[in-house]
Amino acid sequence: MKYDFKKIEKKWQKTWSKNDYAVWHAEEKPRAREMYVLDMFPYPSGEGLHVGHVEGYTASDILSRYYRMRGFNVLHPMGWDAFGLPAENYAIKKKVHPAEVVKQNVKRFKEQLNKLGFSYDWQREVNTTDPEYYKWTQWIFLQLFEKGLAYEAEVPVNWCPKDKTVLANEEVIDGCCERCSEQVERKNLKQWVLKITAYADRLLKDLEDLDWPDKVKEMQKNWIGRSEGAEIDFPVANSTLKIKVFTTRPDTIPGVTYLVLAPEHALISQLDARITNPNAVKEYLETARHKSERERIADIRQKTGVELRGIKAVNPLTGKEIPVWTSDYVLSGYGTGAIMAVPAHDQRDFEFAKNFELPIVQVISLTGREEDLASAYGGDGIMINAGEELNGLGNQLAKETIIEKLEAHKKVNYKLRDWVFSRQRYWGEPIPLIFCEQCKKQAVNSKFQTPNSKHNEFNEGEILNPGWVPVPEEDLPVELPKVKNYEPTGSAESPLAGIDKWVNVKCPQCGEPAKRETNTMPQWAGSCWYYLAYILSEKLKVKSDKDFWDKKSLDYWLPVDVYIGGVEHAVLHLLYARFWHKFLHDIEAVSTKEPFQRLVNQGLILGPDNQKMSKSRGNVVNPDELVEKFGADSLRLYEMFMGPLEDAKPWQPDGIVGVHRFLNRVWNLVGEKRKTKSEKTDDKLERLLHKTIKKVTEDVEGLKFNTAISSLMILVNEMEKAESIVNSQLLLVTKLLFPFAPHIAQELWSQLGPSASSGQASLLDHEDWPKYDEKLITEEDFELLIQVNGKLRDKVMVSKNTTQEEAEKLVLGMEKIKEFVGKAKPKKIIFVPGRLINIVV
RNA sequence: GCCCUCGUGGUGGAAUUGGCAGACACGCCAGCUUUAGGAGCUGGUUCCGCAAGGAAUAGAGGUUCGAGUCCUCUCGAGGGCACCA
Repeated sequence: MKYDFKKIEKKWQKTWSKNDYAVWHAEEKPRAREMYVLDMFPYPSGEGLHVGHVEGYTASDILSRYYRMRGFNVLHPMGWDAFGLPAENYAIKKKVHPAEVVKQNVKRFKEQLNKLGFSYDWQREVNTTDPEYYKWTQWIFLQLFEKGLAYEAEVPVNWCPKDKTVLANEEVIDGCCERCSEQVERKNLKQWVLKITAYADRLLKDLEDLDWPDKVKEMQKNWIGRSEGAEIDFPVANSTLKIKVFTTRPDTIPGVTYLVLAPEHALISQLDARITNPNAVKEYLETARHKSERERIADIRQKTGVELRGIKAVNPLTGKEIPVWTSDYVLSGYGTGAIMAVPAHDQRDFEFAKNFELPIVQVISLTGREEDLASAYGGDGIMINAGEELNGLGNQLAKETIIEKLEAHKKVNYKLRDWVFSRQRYWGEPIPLIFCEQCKKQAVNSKFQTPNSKHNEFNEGEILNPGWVPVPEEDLPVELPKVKNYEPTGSAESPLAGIDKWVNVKCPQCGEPAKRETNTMPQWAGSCWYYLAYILSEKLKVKSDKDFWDKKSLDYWLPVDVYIGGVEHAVLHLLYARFWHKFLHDIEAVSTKEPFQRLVNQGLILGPDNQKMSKSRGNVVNPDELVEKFGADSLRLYEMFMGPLEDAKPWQPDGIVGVHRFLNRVWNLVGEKRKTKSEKTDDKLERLLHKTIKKVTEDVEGLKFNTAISSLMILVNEMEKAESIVNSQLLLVTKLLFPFAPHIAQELWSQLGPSASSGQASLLDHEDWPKYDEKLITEEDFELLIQVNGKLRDKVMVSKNTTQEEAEKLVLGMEKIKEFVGKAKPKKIIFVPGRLINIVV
C-alpha cells in the first residue's frame, strides 16, 4: 500500500477536530503538572502563513504533544493579533471594513494551521479585535490611568508621514518607520504616554532570573540603557542661573573646557538678552529644528554648533570661565539636556573641539604625563592638570573625591523613554477616556480645596491629566464605531474625530457635554496580555465582569513555561508585555513578577539564495504548495531537521525530499514487517531502540529537534536491515515519531496498536511516552581508543571494568602500538576509564 | 564607533561539552531497477597518496597528555544599538 499522505492527513485532522478539538482542550486539573507552551500569535495578514510561522509553531507543537504524552496538563492555545495597519490599509484600498478583512484572514490562517496538524486548544481562541477582548485591554489602560501611569503630554514624537500616525521609539528603525520604511519626522504633538520608565529598574533587574537567550536580554538591557553618574551644577557667570549637567565621569571635570546645550534647552531663551550673536544662534536653532532624524544620524561625524557669545559658565572645580555652545549632538531628551564637554576624554567632544578649535586639556593619563592625543582617551589613569589636591590620584578615587567636594547628587539615567501610546488611525482599541471642561476646572482646583462638586474623588490620573475622565467600567468596552471612511486624517486626530455622534457624549462624572478621546491604541496593546486572555477565555465568553481576573486560574497556569517566537519583538512586544505584567502584578491581578519564564527564538528561514525571504527578491517559499506536494508531516519534519531551531538557515528546495523519503521508508517498513510477524527479538536492535528513546527524549526537552530526527533516521535505517522486528518495537517507533509527524504516526498506530482490531482507533495523544531500559543502554564492553602522543593509533574492545594496569598491559603488548611507541619507556600514560588510553613518549 | 552571535566537506548540519572530526540528510559519481516520479534499491563520496601514512574545523600564536571546543590577536560574516554624555 502506498503512503497516501493526503488521505491520512485529512482523515486524522477530521478526527481531531471533533467536539471543537476536545482532544487538546486543557482543563485545570488539580495536582497535575501543568505546562504552558505558547506561540507568539500571528498577525493574520492577507498573505497567509509563512514558512517562518511553521517553524516556530511546529517546535511548540512537538513540545506540547510530547508533554501531553508525558502526563503533563498542557495549555497550548492560539489566537489572532488583528489590530493594526495592514488590515486597515487593505480595507481602505478594497473598500471593505477591516473587521471583515480580519475575519477572512483569520479563517484562512486557521485552516492553514489545522492543515499542518497543530494541536491547539481552539476552545480558548482569542482575537484582540473582538470587543469582548478589547474591553479588557481598555480596562487595563484605565487601571494604568488611575495609578497615574498614563499621561497626556505634548512631546516630541516620531511621525510617519506615510502611515499618518505617531510611532513609539521602539517602532523606529534607523530613523525609519518599522512598518513601511518611510523616514520619520519629528513633531511636537499632544499624546497619551505610558510611564514605562517607572519600571525601568525592575525591567532591567528581573531579566537576570529569566531563561531567555542572552541576545534578547542584551537587547533589552541596551534599550533600557541604565547609567550611573552625577548631576553637576555649572554656575552662569554674572548670574544666579545654573546649568545642570549629567555625567558618568565626574573625574574629568577639571578637563571641562566648554558646555553644550541642546538646541531645545530652555536656558537659551532665558539668556536671550545677553547673547551677543542672537542672529547666528537663531539661525542654528532653526536649521536644527528642521533636521530629520535621518540627517541628524548622518551628521555624527560632522558636528555642527554655535557659541552663545556673551555667556560664560564657571567650571566649579577650577573656577575658570568657559564658553557655552549649543549643538544638536546634545539630546534634549536625555539627562538634563546639557553636557559638560571634556574633549580630551570623550570622542564626541574631541571632534567638536577640533572642529571649532576649542581647548583640549588632558586630565587623565596612563603614563602620568601629558600626551599628544590623536583621539579622546576614555580609559583609567592618573590625574594630571587637575590641581594640587587631585594630581597624582587614580581617576576612580578622584571621581569620589570630586563628587564629595562639589556636593553633587548621584543620579541614575535611562535611555528608555516613556511609551507614546496613541495612534491617529482607525483600526485600534479606542482609548476609553472622555474630556470634560467642567471637570478640568475642578480637577485643577482639587489640589487646593476639597471637591464638593458632582465629580467624585479624583484619582491620580485625573489629577495628572485635568479634565480627562475615565469611561466607567460598566460602560466598557468603548466600541469602535462603524464608519464609512477610515482614511487617516493626517492630523493629530484619528478618523474617529469626524464622527460627531460618537465623539460628543455627556461627562460620566458631572453630566456636562464632553468629548471622547479619538486616538486609538497602538498595535502592541492587545498582545500585552493575550497570554492571560487564553487562561481567562471562558470568562471572556460569558460576559460576566465579576471575577474576570480569576486569580486561581492565572496562578495555576502562570508563568508561561515556554514561549516561542521570532527575535523581532525583542524590544517591542516583549518589553511592553513585561511592563504591563509588572503593573498587573502591582495591582495584584497576577502573582508572578514575569510573564514568560523561558523564551526561545526560532531562527530566520532564509531563501535558497541565503537572503532574507521577500516578495521583491522572489525567493519566498510557500508552505501551502509544500503541504500539497509532500504533506504536512514532511514539511514539519523538514523544517525541524534543517538545523538548530535558533539558527538562521537557508531553505534547500531538495531538502524536503530527504525527509519525505524517510517517511515513505517508515511507512513501507511497518507495512512489510507487519506481514512477516516476527516473534524473535533482535537484541542489537532492541538496544538501539532504547538508546534512541533516550536520545529523542533528551533532545526534545532540549529543543534539539534536528538531532532527534537524525537519531530516528538511524534507527529506521537499522530496522530496515534487521532480520526480525516485533510489533512492540514498531509501536515504540510510532510513538517516538508522533510529536514530529503526528498524522503518519497516528495512522500507523491505528493499524498496529492495541485497538487496531476493534476498529475504534485510540489516539496517541493519550498514550504514554516510551521509557527506556537503563540496562539495555549500558554496554558491558566498550571500544578503548589507543593514542600515542595524543594521536589515535588503534582501538580495541574491552570490558567496561578494565583497570589502568590491565589496559596498559594489553595495549603495550600490541604489535601496532609497539611500533609507534618504540623501545623507549613511556614518559607518562593517561587513562580515561571507559574511554581512552594515551601513551606519551 | 560600541555590544552580541558565529566561521567545520560541493550544500544543510553532527561531534556525549576538552577525548574517534564530518553523524544524519541534500547533492554528486558508479551500478541495479522501470512503475519515467522532484519520490525505488546497492555501493562510493574532506583533501594528498597505489599504499603504509600524512594534512585538515577562517588565519596566527598559546594552555593541555590531548583543542572544532578554553585563552590572546588577526581576518571575515550576520544581527542589535547608535551623538545616551
